[in-house]
Amino acid sequence: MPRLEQPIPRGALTAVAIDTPAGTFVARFSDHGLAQLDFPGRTFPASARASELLADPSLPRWVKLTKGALLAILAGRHPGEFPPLDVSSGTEFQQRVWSVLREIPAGETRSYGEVAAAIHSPKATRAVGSACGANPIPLLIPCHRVLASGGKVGGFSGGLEWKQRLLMVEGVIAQELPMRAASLGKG
DNA sequence: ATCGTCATATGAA
DNA sequence: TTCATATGACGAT
Repeated sequence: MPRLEQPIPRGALTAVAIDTPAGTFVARFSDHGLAQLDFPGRTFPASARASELLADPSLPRWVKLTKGALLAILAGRHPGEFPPLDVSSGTEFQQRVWSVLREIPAGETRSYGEVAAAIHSPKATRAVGSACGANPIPLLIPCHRVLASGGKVGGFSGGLEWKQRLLMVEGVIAQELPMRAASLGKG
């Protein structure tokens, strides 16, 4: 299949700050939907302004949906309606991986190997890890539900604390940084 | 249990 | 082509 070497050029994104009990996230929207979500504590853009919000009538709704989904996921509740997700920045392979991630329900996990098998590239486990790391919309695209084999937590671009926190909220792991075993059923 | 090493897919430079 | 990865399997300790 054709290899997509360069991301598809897109117009400028509109950044919007979203406050949650876990901190202020920054969501960036394209014409097609939510394109990027940044964890709190990153460089805060000066572009989250009301005038931009008013520029596109679909934005306020997307922001509301994004915030609602975010708050629900952080609280371990079932998220309601998602905004449209614009994953056009990813290569075809990455988008296949991300679409698999979106089908993992809260409270469940997959291994990198299982995700690789799901996209019919059973040997691409390592590439799946890279694709997870390239996920532009964490939380809504639940890359945190992909663990290494044997219940090991594995890595996380946004910081392992976040991965752990999310897995705890979803009842997958119990407490502190096991860093390796998710100590579930077999104690 | 922990570590080192090798195998392998994908993507960026 | 070379290098870097959020892996996985295996063997040595």
